[in-house]
Amino acid sequence: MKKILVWFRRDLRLADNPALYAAKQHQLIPIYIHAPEEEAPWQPGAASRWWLHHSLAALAAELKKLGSRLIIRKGDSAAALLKLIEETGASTVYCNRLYDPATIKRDSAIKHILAEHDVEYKSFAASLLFEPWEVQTKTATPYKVFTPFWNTCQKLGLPSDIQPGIRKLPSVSMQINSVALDDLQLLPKIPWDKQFYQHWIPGEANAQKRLREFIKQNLTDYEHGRDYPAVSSTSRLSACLHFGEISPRQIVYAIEQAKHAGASSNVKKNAEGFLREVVWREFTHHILYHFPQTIKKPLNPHFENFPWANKANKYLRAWQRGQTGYPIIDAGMQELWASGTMHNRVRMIVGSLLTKNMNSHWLQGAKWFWDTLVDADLAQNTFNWQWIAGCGADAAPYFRIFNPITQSEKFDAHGEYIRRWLPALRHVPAKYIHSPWTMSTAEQQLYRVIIGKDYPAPIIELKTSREDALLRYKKTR
DNA sequence: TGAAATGTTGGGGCG
DNA sequence: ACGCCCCAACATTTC
Repeated sequence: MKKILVWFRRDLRLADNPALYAAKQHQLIPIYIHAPEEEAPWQPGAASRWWLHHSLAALAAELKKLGSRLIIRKGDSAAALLKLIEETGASTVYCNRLYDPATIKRDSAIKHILAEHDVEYKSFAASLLFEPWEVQTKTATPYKVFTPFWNTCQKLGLPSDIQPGIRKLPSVSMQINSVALDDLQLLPKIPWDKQFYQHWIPGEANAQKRLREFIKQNLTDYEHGRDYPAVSSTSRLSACLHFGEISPRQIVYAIEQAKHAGASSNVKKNAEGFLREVVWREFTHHILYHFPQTIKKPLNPHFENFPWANKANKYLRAWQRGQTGYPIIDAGMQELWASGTMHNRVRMIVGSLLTKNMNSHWLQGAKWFWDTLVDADLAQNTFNWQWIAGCGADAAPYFRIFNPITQSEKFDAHGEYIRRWLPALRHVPAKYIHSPWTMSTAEQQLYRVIIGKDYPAPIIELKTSREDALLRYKKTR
């Protein structure tokens, strides 16, 4: 019987966890090593750390239920592994693969170090449906356009085979020390996270519950409903996926089941639409794996010398704080700040305003999202910011500039989402909610919001900033 | 997973 | 009844 260290990273689940499953017949010791600096410059942001703390707590509790124990260490991963090997006499390390540039580099170094110490290192595929190198064009090159990537994935067949759950695990000797979770200092010192508890319950159990609820309540209206931030029929599983509380295979499995059970063409259509979004996630990992430089530079080389106003953009702070004077923008930024997420439709609107109208470098937006989103994921964040800025793979065409007023009227017609996140506007009727500065002084008094005092006037003019953006983009073509 | 400008059509008011 | 204008509504083109 081998003694195996099962090294948890971003696979914080017990079900359908290949590394854990492969080790379960042996003497296994579940470990987590906290070494955020190894992911620099994209080490987890503040909101992600909040999630990570609670997700680790949940994992530790689940392991305990099965008779095991999570050993937490901190500091250099290689050193921590070697020390654990020395302490426990383990001969093997199992883990599930990560695909971003910093961890690929670290893990391959660790693989060599362990080999030098005669320790077996084995990695498994757990967080994607397809390995990034597995999906290829006919000429064996990576895809850069989504639709053909999607077609190929469908031809390959989205995998939905999942491993059965585990009922019992071997106990872990109390001789092995573990750092206390609190000592990782993942939670904020200033209690800005109070509202987070109303919005999220990190951990595997709740990820599964969320998936069931989504399928039951939202799937049949997904294609239409996902565009409306007030009602939102999105799955809200992105953070769970990022931390591996749920596997994409489990999602495909559950969706296929629903498809067969439902059988109506409506369920089929919406199920396919949702799976398409899951495959978008695959696509962003595919792109990051094959083009790791995109964490710094646009994929599209034409943007090498794009005149971004990247130094001290005068609008950036107002954008971050949700004080641009455009309600749909400010509501989104407020939702982000208060809850650690933002509805997908609104992410596109705020991203368009920042990169196009405000001419901010996409990295400025990427950095802010990185620190504030609970679902911050390097592949997704990088891809999506380059997408909206028009400089990435299969990107939004340069002329696609969202008008925050029009978008607001279309997708939050009654202003329900806006009022939820901007209490200053809660008495403003639908007629003015998308552009409150158009109210007369009397109306501002009537609806109890004085523009310029209780809520800002727009800080940027849409028409001219749009025209300026078009000129800049036209030149770079 | 746009928006704005420009073009076309058709109904109604009106001389 | 007819032509003309206006303009909303829709369609197409352009960025």
